[in-house]
Amino acid sequence: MKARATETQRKTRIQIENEERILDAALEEFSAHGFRGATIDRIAEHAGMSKPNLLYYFRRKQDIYEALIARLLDKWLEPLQALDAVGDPLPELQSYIRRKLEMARDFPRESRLFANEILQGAPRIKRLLESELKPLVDEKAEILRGWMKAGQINTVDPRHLIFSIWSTTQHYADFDVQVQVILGPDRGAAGRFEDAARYLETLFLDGLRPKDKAGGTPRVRDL
Amino acid sequence: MKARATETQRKTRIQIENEERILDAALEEFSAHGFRGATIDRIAEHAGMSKPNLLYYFRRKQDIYEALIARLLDKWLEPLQALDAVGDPLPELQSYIRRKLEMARDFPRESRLFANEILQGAPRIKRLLESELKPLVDEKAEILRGWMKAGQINTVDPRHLIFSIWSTTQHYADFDVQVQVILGPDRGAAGRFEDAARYLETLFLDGLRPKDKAGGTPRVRDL
DNA sequence: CTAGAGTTTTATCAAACAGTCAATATTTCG
DNA sequence: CGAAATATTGACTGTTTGATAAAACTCTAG
Repeated sequence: MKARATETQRKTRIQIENEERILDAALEEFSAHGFRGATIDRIAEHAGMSKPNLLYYFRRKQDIYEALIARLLDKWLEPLQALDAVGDPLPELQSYIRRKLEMARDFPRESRLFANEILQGAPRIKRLLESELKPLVDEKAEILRGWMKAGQINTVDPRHLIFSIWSTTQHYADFDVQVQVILGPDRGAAGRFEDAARYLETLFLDGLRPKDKAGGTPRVRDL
Repeated sequence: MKARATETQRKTRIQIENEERILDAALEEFSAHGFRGATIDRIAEHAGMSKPNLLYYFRRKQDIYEALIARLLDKWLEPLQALDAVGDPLPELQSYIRRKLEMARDFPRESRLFANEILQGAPRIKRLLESELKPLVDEKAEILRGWMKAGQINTVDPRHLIFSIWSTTQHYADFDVQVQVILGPDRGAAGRFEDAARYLETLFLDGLRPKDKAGGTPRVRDL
């Protein structure tokens, strides 16, 4: 019988192995070229199997992509899920930033996969963003608002705060080539991420205005 | 005679018009799908001309892409170019952030074009990054270091500071779909950018740690 | 007006591409 | 074992894609 996901069918050892290999190869290709830029041929080659054999497990290109997204989204949102109302605000936020940065370091392909998709208008996962991402962000934004009202962190738009954490951390995965060009070869990947962690801690905690200087520069008017 | 860029040939009115239309259409397609995902057919259709006619002006797909990049890079780096050692540090930085945010608002396609290219490993512009972007960043990082030594801004790695300005501002162009899903339809694009500007000002100037609270939370250990 | 430069179109090509099919090989399990 | 279920392959189809050639058309300078 053909491998069908509709019926509650037990998966073969070979099925499990091959789907794993396919999804890993697909992650490689989709994250590097986007949905349209990636080809089934290259995914099959990278997975070490013939194209028809790959299509035996996933009937269409889009099926591979959707399986990938479904498998990775939860993992990707885990750090935000873990943001806890009970903990102390600043350590809790720092912990979130640190986790996101670790994700960028350890799973750059996943980061680029999502970046590619969003960048290209999220045509295939927009619904997922509305049904999964939006409620989660709303929930966590509420926690942040609580902390702001209690005066435990500065009062800002919590959703923009989340955006800035996403963008600054994922930048090190998504724009890695550019980061490397600018930072040069000295200090390996590990060093770069340590430096990034140190910098982001300062930025998010204290910003750039020096603490000591009293007669500081005057505030500039709004946009 | 054929349109050739090698000789210093005066351009026809038609040439100027058509190249303009092609580059605009190409910006649309390349920024939305990346180099491999975009097709000459769609660019030609979007530019309102036949594919062979388009290929009369640009012989190969890559030529269109390179012409686009060349035309846009300077404009894209303009805000950083404008960062001036003479001005007061904090207003100068705020001005830079504001300009970058305005670019993200007014030229989102350009932002996405570069994002797509870097995301996919910058295979076509890596050299350009090394020869143009790197020296510029080095120069401006030196200015930032000067301000830090003078105690006019907090001491951080200036290159990571620049990364964070790039990522937070360009996020509003590159991840626009996601931003819209999370912020919802209320408040138009203009409102979103006002909010972003306000938030980023707070973040970069003061960070999240509240000023008044004395017995603040303890610092969390490094990564 | 007209010759030649410049522009556009029609027709075409080979390669790359997503996806199908029937035949063959392999694994699983009673 | 041996039959059914599962897995793999080669050959193939129709389409899309980047690119070319040559003929036909249009514009412009003299």
